[in-house]
Amino acid sequence: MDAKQLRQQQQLVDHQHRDSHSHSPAYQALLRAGPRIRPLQQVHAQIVVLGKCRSLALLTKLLTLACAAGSIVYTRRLFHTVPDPDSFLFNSLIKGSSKLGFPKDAVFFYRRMGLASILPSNYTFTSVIKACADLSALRLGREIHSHVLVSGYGSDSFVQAALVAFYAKSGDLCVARKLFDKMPEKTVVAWNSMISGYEQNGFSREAIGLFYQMREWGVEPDSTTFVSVLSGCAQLGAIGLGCWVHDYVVSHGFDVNVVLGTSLINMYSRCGNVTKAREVFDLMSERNVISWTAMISGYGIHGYGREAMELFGQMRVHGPRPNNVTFVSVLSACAHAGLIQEGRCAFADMRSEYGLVPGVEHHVCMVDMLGRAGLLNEAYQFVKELNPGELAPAIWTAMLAACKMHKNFDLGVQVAEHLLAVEPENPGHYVLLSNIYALAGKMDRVELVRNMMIRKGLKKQVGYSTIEVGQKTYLFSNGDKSLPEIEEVYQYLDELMSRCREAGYAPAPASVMHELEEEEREYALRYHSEKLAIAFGLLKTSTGLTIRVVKNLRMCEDCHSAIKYISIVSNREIIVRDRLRFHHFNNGSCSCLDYW
DNA sequence: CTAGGGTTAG
Repeated sequence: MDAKQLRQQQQLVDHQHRDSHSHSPAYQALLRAGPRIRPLQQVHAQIVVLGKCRSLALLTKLLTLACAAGSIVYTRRLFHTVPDPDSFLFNSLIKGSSKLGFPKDAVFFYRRMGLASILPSNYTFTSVIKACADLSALRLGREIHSHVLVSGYGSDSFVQAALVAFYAKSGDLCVARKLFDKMPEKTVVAWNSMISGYEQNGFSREAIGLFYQMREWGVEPDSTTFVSVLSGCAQLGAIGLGCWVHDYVVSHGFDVNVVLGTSLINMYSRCGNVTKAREVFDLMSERNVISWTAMISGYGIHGYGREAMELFGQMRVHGPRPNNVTFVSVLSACAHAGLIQEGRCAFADMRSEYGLVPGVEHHVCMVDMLGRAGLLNEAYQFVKELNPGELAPAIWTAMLAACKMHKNFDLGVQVAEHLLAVEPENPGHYVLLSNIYALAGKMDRVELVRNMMIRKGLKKQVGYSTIEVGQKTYLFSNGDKSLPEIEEVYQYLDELMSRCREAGYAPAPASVMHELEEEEREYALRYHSEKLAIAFGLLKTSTGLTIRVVKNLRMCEDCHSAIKYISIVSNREIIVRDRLRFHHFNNGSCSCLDYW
C-alpha cells in the first residue's frame, strides 16, 4: 500500500469516525429510518420522549424524510407541531414538497414563511416557482414573480430559468420569451425551458427554430434538449430532423437513458417508422411503463393490433405493471384493428387483475371499438350502463362517429342533439350532425345546422397538413398561398388527379362533398390540404422515396380513396398520419383496410 | 448537529 492509498484510507476512517460521533443518537436514528413512515413515527416518539422536540435540526430532517416518504399528510401534521420554524426548515420543506409533487403544499408553506416574517432566498423561489408551474397558477406565479423582484433575486439565473419555465407552462409564452430574451447568460436549462415551453404548447415549429438558434449561439444541447426537440419532431412528423437528432445522440456518445429512449420510440412511431421504434425499444438497457406504453401505442396507431397485443402480453409477464395510460393504448389498438374479443378481455382485466378503475378515456375506447365494428347496440348498451357522472361528451362523440360510420341516422341524430345540448359551443358537434343529415339526404336540415353555426359565430377547425422535405417542414392549408411554388403544385395535382380518374378513381359528387368534410370547401380551391402536401412531396423528392404527410384532422373518405389511386399512378408509398392513426398507402390499398 | 436549485418521455 503506497502513501497515497494510506492517506485515503485514513481519511475514510476519520470520516466514519466523525459521522458516528458528530450526530446525536436521535439524528442517527432518523438517518437509519430513512424515508419510511413507520420507522419515522417511532423515531419521532423517541424525540418527544427525549424532550428534543424543539431541536430544529432534528425536526427539519424528520420533516424532509416524511415528505420524501410521500406522506404529505404526516408532513403537514408534523409541521404544525414545530414551535418556531426557521428559514432553513421552511426552505427544506418547500423544496421537498415542490419536488415530490405536492405543489399546493409548497405554496402553503411559502405563505406561512411570509407570515412568519422570514425572508425567502433564491432557493425558496426556485422551488415555489416550480410549484406554480406545476399548478399552472398564472396569478399566483405573477405575484411571486413580484416578490422575486422586491427581494432582489431578479437576476439570479436559476430563478430566471424557473420563471421562464413557469410562464411557458402556464401558457403565457410571450412573457416567457421576453424574460428569456433578457437573460444575460442563458444556460442550457434556460434554453431547454423555452424550447419545451413552445413544444408543450403545440408550437413545435417554434421549438425547433429555437433549437437551431441555440446551436448558432454555440450552446451545447444536452439530453433534455433532445427530448423536447424529438417531441416536436413527433408532433410535426419531421422524421429527417428526428433521425439527425438520433445520429447526433449516438455519435456524440450521449447516454440513451429511459426518457431519451422513450422519446425516440415516440418520434419514430409518430413519424411513421414503427420498425425503427422497435429497434430503439429492443436496444434500451432500461425500460419503464412509459417506454412499454409508447411502443404499444406506436403499434396501435399504425393499426398493428396483433403486434400491440403481443407486446402487451410480454409486458404482463416480464415488464412493469401496466397503468391507466397503458390500457388506453391497448384498447385503442384493439379498436383500430378490430380485435373486439381481446379488447373486451383487456377492459375486464384492468379492474380484476390490476385494480385499475377505468376512466372516461377507456370508456371512449370501448365505445369506439364496438362502434367501429358495427356493434352499435352493444356500444349503446355500454354507454347506458355507465353512471351518469361518467357520461362525458367524448363518449357521445364516439357513439356519434359510430352512427355516422354505419349510417344509423335515427340514433345518430338523437345522440347529436344530446351533444349539442350539452356542449353548444363545440363546432365539431355541428359538423358531425350536419354530416349525418347529409348522409341521410336531408339537405334542408343540413342548411339549418349550418345556419345555426353561423348565427353562433362558430367556425369549423381549419384543416392543415405538413410534409418534411430536406429537414424542413412545409405547411399546407386550404386557401393558403404563401408558398411561392403553390401554383405549380396545383397544376401538378390537377394532372395527377386526371391520371387517377383514368385509372378508375371516381370523385365524390360535389353536392355531397360540400357538407361531408370537416374542412371548409371553397370552390376556387379544389383540394384538401393532404392532397396538396402529397403533390408537393411528389414534386420535390426523387422517385422511390416514401411520402410522409401529417394532417391535423381526420381524412375524408374522398381523399382516402384518391390517395389509393395516387399511390398507383405515382408508384410511391404514401404514409398519412391523421388525427387518430396512420394510413400506409401502397399500390392502391391502405393499411387500415378501410377500417377507420 | 442540517442541503441545495431551474429543464425531459406514454
